[in-house]
Amino acid sequence: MSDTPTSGRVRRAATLADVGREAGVSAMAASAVLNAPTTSTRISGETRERVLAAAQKLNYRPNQTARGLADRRMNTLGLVGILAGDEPNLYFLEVFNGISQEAASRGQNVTVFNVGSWQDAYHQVRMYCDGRVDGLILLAPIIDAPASEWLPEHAPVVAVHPNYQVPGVPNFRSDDEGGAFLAVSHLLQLGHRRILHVGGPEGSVGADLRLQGYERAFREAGIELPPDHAVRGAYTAAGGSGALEDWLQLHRGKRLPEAIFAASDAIALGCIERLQARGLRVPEDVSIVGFDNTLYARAARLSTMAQPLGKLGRLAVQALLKLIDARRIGGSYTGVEEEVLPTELIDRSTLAGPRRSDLLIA
Amino acid sequence: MSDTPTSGRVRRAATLADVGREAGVSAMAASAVLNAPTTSTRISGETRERVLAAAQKLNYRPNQTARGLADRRMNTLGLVGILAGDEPNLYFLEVFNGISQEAASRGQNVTVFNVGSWQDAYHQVRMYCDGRVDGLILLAPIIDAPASEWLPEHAPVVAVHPNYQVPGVPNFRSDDEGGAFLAVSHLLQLGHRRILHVGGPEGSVGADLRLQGYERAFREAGIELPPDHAVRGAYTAAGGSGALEDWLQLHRGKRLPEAIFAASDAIALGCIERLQARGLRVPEDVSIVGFDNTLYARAARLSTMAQPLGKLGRLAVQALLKLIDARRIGGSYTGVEEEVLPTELIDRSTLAGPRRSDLLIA
DNA sequence: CTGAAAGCGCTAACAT
DNA sequence: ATGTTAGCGCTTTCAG
Repeated sequence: MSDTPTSGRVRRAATLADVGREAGVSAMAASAVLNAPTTSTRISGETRERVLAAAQKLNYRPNQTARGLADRRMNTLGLVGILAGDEPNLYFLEVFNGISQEAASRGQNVTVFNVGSWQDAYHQVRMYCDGRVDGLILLAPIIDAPASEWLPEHAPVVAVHPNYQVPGVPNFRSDDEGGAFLAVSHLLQLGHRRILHVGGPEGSVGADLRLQGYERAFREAGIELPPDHAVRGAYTAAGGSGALEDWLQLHRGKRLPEAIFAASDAIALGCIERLQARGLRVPEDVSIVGFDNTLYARAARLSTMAQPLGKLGRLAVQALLKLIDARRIGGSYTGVEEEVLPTELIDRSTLAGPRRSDLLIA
Repeated sequence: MSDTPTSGRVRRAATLADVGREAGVSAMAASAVLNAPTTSTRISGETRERVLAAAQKLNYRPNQTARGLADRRMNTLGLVGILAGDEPNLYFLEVFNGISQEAASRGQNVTVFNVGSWQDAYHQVRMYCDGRVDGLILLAPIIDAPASEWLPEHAPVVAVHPNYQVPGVPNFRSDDEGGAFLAVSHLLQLGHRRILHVGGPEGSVGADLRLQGYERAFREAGIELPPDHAVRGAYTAAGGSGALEDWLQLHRGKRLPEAIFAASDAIALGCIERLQARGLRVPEDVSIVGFDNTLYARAARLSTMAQPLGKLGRLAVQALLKLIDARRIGGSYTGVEEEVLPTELIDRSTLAGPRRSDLLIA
């Protein structure tokens, strides 16, 4: 009571030893009562009372760091991803949401390692598995074969929407190709033919797959691909807006596409903004379908391919936890290599049939 | 090389002792070279080489948990908040984004403690400051006076948009009252008089302040408040939609409000969806202004009061770090008690003048 | 039922 | 310049 610092809220935390001393027992007796299930040796009711009282009085809180050191388990999962580049990333939010809820329900916490870019992530990732997390979830990583060398070998890793299937890293993704196929087939069915694909970045397999799905839809419908049918850019509104504008500039004077299949909701939003800036209406002049079904899509009343983002996160956590537990008992469990979830078209208000008359690009 | 487990990716991590053994020096010699800046004692070039080579060969990674135990610093910040209730929370995303970036730029990580509700958060929060984080950021906590009892006393805490000013917990928020005042003044200036406020939940000071700002705008304009001018609900689209519908049911047959001031973008979005479901147009029939300027607002082209969400996060990190550093050197620095940031009207496309003729509530 | 001892991996202080 | 010792707070044998 003698040293009450000015701030009033900063004091050394009580340790098990402190509690033991206060209760007149050993530190480990205290440990025993404060962790009933773990320790086999049982404590008498009387001692137990005293320890509990002491702990209460001293406001004892177990130190997870020490505990973690001792039993090599922090009950913390690491999430590596690009939280936000230029724009806050809704995709991240939704997967993270699933991850966080599943983790919480299993008594795990998640620490977020917000990498700047995947280019140099490996510098950072090797440092992350350093005992403070029990395993890693890679979120939409852009990695390649050499990754298996820099990924930590002493902690399990799983990936959501990885760019490359690293051996030994279970991965969870949705059916990009199939989703794109469905979306474009729907557009085709609506009567559209000049369908522009505003895609995701080069080097992203997800983006590649969506483009492939687009092309297969035409193929299977027996319809010829429109010339110069795809542009690619970042998975952002700015990326979509820029890519579309470039394409329009390039095709000035030609006929306006009747529909756009965007590789993400953010891209779709950028396209809508760009079209509206040019005085064009969606969907009267141009139909648009996005991908992801993030909050973006709901807010913009955007028709889009839904992928089960939260579920992907939950599955990743479940798989990672299995891996962690297996490792603890010395097993060599590797889990599934890959799981791909289906997508589904959510039709809101950016889909319509083609115009009677063609519009020219201004 | 004898024991290559099936999974191939799971092995015990090399320790400093291992590295030392490999290099033929003591563990702490190894420590010395692997942490150049910290240790004063310098190592000869020859030994240094050997240690480095050994570390490389063994793929050594420092164990942060052990390090943290030893010097009582984990370089990770804890973020406590409700990541998502029924709907993913864009407010959270944007503040988190700022927090994460600022933290990363200062070599800190952040672990997210996703509480279910603030009602029982205190059970969890007391466990969080357990050595694995150096301090806590409370995000939009609903707390009250007793909080100072359950908040950790041995780790600094700061809050963003707290519901209550806990002594010793610096807090960062935006000017809710002023922002609401500005928004409603603007509506008034546009000529609207029957302005409905669809507010945030009871028990949230932020929501209270926004209501107060609304009322002050009328007062200062010398205009009488419309009867039954406010409803309150959750800070979500569903909350806004429900609250508005209830109000409309209650006032069936009376004149439709000319404008709505929503306490958040999500609420505004819910209102828009509800109005459109009733065949009403925004802003031709009803003007709407939201609050927050999250991605929601951009996607929905919603006019809204912007608050500097990312900046609030960054400020919180800076303040928390100062507190942590001060505590380390035994200081009793408490920092600012409160900092409130200004808001700003972003006019997109949901604001117009009042209709010529009144509409009745169906 | 309870205490003593050792160790998790690292760092800091003190010897050499 | 390098090694030794001790200890961070907790857990887990192993004795008593």
